Amino acid sequence: MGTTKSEGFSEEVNELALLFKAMGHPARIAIIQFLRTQEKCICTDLVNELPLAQPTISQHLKELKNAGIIQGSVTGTSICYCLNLDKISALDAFLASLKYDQNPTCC
Amino acid sequence: MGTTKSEGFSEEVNELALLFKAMGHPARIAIIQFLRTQEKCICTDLVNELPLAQPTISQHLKELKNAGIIQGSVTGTSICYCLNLDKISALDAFLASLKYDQNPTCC
DNA sequence: TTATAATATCGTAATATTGCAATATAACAA
DNA sequence: TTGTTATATTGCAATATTACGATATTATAA
Repeated sequence: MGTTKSEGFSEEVNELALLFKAMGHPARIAIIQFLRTQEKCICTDLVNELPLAQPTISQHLKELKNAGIIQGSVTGTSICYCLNLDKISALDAFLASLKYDQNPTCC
Repeated sequence: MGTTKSEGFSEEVNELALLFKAMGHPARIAIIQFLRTQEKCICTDLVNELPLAQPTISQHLKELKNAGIIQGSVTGTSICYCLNLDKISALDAFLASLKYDQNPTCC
C-alpha cells in the first residue's frame, strides 16, 4: 500500500483534500504569506526569504501551481506568482460551513 | 533527506502547516464532513461510511486528534469525536486574510 | 467469569514526500 | 556570440505516509 485511496470518496472530498494537502507544508505556507505581501513576486526573493535551496523552492512552487493555489505569469527572465483566490475561497467556504453547521450539543 | 524542515519558519507558519496537512487526506475530510452531520459519532459509523478498514480509520482519527482538529470523549465502549472549532477558526482566519489582503494589481 | 462489541496499537509492505547537488533551459545584456 | 541571471528539471538518498491483517485493550452483557 502506501497510496492514498481516493476511490470511494466524492469528487468534492478529493478536491478539498488535495488543496489542503498542498498547503500542508511550512515552506508552502510561507510562500503564500510572502505572496500576500508582495507587489510582484519572483523566485529569487523567495530564495532569500526561505531557509531552503532554490530547487526545493521551485518544487514547492510547482506543487502549489499544480493544485491551482497559485498562478504564474512569465515576465522575461522572472515569473510573477500570485494567489488564485478561487481555490482559497473554496477552502474558506468549507471551513466556514463547518463552523456554521456544528451541532452545539456535541462534546 | 525526506524530513520536512521546520527550523527557519515561524511558529505560526509551522502550526498552520500542521493543521492543513492533517486535513490533506480524503478520509480525514470525509470524517470531518461526517462529524458535521452527526449528533454523536462513534467509529463504527465511520467504518460503515468510509471505504477503509477499521484500523486505518482509527489511525486517521488519531492524526486529526493529534493536530487538535477533533476531540474525543469516551462514553463506555464507544467514543464521541467532535470538531474543535478553535482550530477550524484559525485556518479560516488565515484563508480569509489572504482574500482580504490580496493585491488587486498582481497577475 | 466468559463472551462480545468497540476501538486502539503493532508490524510491515508499498508508495509518497522532502531536500538538494548537479545540470538544463531560457531570456536578456554586453 | 558569450556571459549572466532566473528558474526548472533530473536523480537520488533519507524519511514519512498509507493501508491493513493480526492482535491487544477496554467496557459492558450474559
